[in-house]
Amino acid sequence: MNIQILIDKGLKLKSYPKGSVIYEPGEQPRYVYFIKSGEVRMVTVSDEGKEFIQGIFKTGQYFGEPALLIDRPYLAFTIANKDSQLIAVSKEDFFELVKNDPDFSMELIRTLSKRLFYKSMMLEELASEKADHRLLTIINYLLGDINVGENLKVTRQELADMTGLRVETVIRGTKLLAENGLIKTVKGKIVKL
Amino acid sequence: MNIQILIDKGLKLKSYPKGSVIYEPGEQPRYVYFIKSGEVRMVTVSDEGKEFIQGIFKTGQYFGEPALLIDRPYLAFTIANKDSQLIAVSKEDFFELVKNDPDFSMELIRTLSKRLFYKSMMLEELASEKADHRLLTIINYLLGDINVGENLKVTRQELADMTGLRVETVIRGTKLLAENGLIKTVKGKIVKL
DNA sequence: CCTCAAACATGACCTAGATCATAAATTGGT
DNA sequence: ACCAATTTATGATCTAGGTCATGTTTGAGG
Repeated sequence: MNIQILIDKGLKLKSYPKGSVIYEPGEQPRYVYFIKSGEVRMVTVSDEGKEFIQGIFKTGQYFGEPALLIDRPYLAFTIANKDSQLIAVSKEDFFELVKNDPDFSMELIRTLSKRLFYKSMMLEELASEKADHRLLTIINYLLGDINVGENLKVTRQELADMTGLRVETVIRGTKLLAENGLIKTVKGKIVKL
Repeated sequence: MNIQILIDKGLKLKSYPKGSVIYEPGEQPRYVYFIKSGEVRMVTVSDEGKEFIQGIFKTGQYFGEPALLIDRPYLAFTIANKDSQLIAVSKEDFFELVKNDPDFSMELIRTLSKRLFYKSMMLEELASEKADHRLLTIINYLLGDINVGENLKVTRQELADMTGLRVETVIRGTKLLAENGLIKTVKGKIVKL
């Protein structure tokens, strides 16, 4: 899916400064958002205020379709992690896109499958495995996206918010994993090797 | 999607007796399975042998696509909950179906979105909420599928395997929820009201 | 209307991870 | 290079829910 095509079609490009909220739980979905630049995080917040990161979306990706496709209010907040430019594609336009562009619809199916796969994996982890196992699993998952020698640009707090653990537990956990040689860490940063 | 069409196309109908395994984690996906009759459960098993129910699929539904679509080995076991008849649709046939039948591909997109929605909800629960909240959430979710006055045909063990809790905790939890009037239970069975 | 396996129930621990409190190390902006 | 704000670190409790052990109830099949 080429974002330029959407812009050419005359769709509005909206700017969201870092920290601004794109949508909130309970809102009725009306758009699918394509990211021209920047990064957003999708988080649910529990009754007691604890955040859980459902996903992080970057330039070139889109988000917000599942709720729109099944016509249910959003479950999560979506918040700009950095200054971001988004293209809001209306429900009608999006449905048309899916109907008339088999390549896009195939791509969408793959994207949804991939997210489903990730969520299944995380569910199994949260439901059954203990802290360290959980930690090692997301760390390895995240390491998959980067090159050898690079380090994970992710804080302990973010790891906590992705695993349902608390910062202190993540800190103690990563330390332990490093001691056991299961991960390598330089100045606190986790590096791929 | 009409199952009869698949049968007419000459696809083989396979029988799986209750308890038999359709596929296992690690296997390379080659088919999508359409359920002609019966019921299957998809479960992941932790290192310590704890089961987690990823999903339950019934007559008319299909399963196994995500792994196949993104070409990754299965994460879960799929096991017949009852004697079942399944139609195994090969990767090639399935891709063709998606490509050439826009209605089916739209339907698939909706199905994937719905599952994603459920998993997002459960992830938030497992990551952040405590036992009773978790319990109430799946119970209400399951109650959505049945009529007033009917009762949930689900054991405490199954509820445990869906929430990542232990039977004892589920038993104590449902009792508490019933005492507080949040659910109604008759002879142990949870009934919709 | 018995029987026996499966499902529910309940009490007594025990531990992983949450909480709380406090401080050291990094990082980024000027 | 300096300072404030994040982020990481560590120790001392506390507790929800797991674990173990031992009943009691339910309901399906003969």
